Amino acid sequence: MLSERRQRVLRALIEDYIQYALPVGSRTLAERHRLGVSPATVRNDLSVLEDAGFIQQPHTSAGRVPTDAGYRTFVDELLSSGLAEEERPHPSMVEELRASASELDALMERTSAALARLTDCLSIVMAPSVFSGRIRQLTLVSLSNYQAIVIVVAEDGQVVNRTISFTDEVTCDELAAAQNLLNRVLVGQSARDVRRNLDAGTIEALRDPLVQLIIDEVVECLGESDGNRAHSLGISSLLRQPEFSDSKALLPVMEVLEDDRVLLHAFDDTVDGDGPVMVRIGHENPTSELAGVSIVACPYGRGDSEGVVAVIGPTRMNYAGAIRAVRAAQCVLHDE
Amino acid sequence: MLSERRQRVLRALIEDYIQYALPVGSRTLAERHRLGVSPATVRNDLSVLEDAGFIQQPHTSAGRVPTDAGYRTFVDELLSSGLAEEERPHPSMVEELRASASELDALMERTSAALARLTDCLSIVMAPSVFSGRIRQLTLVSLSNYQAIVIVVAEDGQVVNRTISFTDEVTCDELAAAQNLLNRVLVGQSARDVRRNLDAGTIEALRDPLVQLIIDEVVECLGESDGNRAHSLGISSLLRQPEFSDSKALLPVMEVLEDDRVLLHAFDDTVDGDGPVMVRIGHENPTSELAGVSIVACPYGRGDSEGVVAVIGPTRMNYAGAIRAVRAAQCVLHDE
DNA sequence: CGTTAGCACTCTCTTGACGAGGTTGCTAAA
DNA sequence: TTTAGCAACCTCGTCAAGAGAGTGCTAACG
Repeated sequence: MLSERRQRVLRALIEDYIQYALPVGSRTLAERHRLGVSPATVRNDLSVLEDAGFIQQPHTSAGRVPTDAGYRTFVDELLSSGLAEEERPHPSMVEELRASASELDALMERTSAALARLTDCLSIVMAPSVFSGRIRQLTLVSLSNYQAIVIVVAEDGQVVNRTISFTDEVTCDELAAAQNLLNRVLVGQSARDVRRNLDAGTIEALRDPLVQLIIDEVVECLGESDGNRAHSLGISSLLRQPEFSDSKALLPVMEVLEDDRVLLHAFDDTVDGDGPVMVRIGHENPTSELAGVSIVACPYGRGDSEGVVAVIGPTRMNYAGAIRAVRAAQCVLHDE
Repeated sequence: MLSERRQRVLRALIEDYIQYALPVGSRTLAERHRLGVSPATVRNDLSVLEDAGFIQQPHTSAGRVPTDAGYRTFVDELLSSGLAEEERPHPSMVEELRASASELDALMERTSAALARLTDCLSIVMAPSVFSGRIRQLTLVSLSNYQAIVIVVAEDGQVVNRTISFTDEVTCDELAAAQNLLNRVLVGQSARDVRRNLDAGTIEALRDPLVQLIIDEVVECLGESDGNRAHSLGISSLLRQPEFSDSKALLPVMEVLEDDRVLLHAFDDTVDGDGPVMVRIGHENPTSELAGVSIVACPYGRGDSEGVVAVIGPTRMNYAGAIRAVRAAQCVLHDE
């Protein structure tokens, strides 16, 4: 266990490094943070902290830099100190978003922009899962005798749609009948429910092949749409960070982010965590491409249809600010 | 006017530079491109080409590099040589997209991915303007007595929606009545028509404040949605290009791209061009932030609701490949 | 007149040397 | 346990020298 002073030294070093992005030496530390001891003493402490794996030297005769483990203790301290409980959104953020439309997409977009600006990180806002939300209404719109659009409105107001092609001719009347039937059968259920019932064979309407086709499309479309509805902003914020001044450092991150499949599952365990805010630091990330960045994420929304709001930045990110900002975004999006 | 050989020299230099991204010297040029003359001769030609402004030296004793003007003649030659007329999409591209869903969004997404991969550039696919497309159907869905969603299906199958808040209570019956009325009045018109009629005061239904509110929202929402429906992929492709190995070079570009307002107008004059494919090279771009990149863009779709497909890359991009790829994307999206 | 060979010149890039600056680890003393 | 002092170490900047690449010029050639 670390002594009180050594914890202070570690915290001071991390705060300094977060601010200046330069290795921190013993003298700087003693002077800038009023530790009340001499640089020599700090040196001894730094040596201990290095042995313990919390910090490291880029090379002999450079100052120290935090390791992932160092950030971890720092963040754990932040989280347990009650920072995460402050429900108050960042004032300027609320200000900015209050002008926002009631539109979910617009709100997500604005929230994402605000997050990116406030944290100087990349932000991601994923819409609540439509798959687990209840269906409020279903509308069929004929495009031709062989094509129609099915529009699903979820309980929370999200709208998803999909074009369906028929192999046989389908009249408007048939379509209208199908719409009525489908609304009777599906409204109030989530796509997850529907699929379960489908598997169990408890939906009698299925005798009609047209209805069956549409239900299949609805379920598939609601499942797919989860990944599509993400807003992301702040690549330019990342580019401004010194750790990404060489774009080789950013390449693996962008490759992951541009691959929807990965993004979709990057936050799968967000909800599983015990605390509401999840922080993954460097190598704690599941994929090696993200080993150089940290992710601060938390779910939002109520019930079983939860969205995710997250920021991604260098491991040297301002964790306190990021956690506060993400919590604030959570509030903003929740109250929507 | 340049002699035949000097044009060949210029073309060879540009092709070489596009391939290797290194300044090209006279010896390399003479050897690699079988010009049939000695390096000394090539040197004379290079000197002339430099005086004419087509190429430049990064410094004395380096090879030459094309200027924007050099690329321009190169591209003009490409365009006039009939390359742009080849309507055949890139075979592998068609292959990739054939597996695609009939969904417009999905198709745009896949097309964008294919473009980015084929050209090693950033690709942007913007949806056809819903604002100028005709309205096929309008649906109102009540969320509560004070909120409803209006869903507009356009003639071409695009779906846009928006949440409306009422100051006074609105019953489901009132909503249904409004929906019927609105469908009678609006179907077959474009949002542009509607706004024109609105200004002219020729819509009698407007006596009803509820209907008026909804129409306003519909027009505004269709206008706004133009900018929102863009798919963009390939930042990682750009990061791999040597000109962006220093991320300072990419920063201004990303700032422009993350600012929707700019993106929205970047292609305003696409349609005005005489040829179907527009190529803007370096400083030809309207904003100085884009002075370091080239844009190859062309419209797609028919009638007055046109989308835009474009790729953005370093001025040293493979123009021939990019033009072919963009044309192919145009076909794919048009035939949808 | 266009083309070619030869040659001096210029510039960048790499390498190695060197000193300045900053940080550490160790030792010994308080 | 803390502190001061000191030698050692490493990076970074500058500087100089040499290699390499490419040019421009001049003179010769067909």
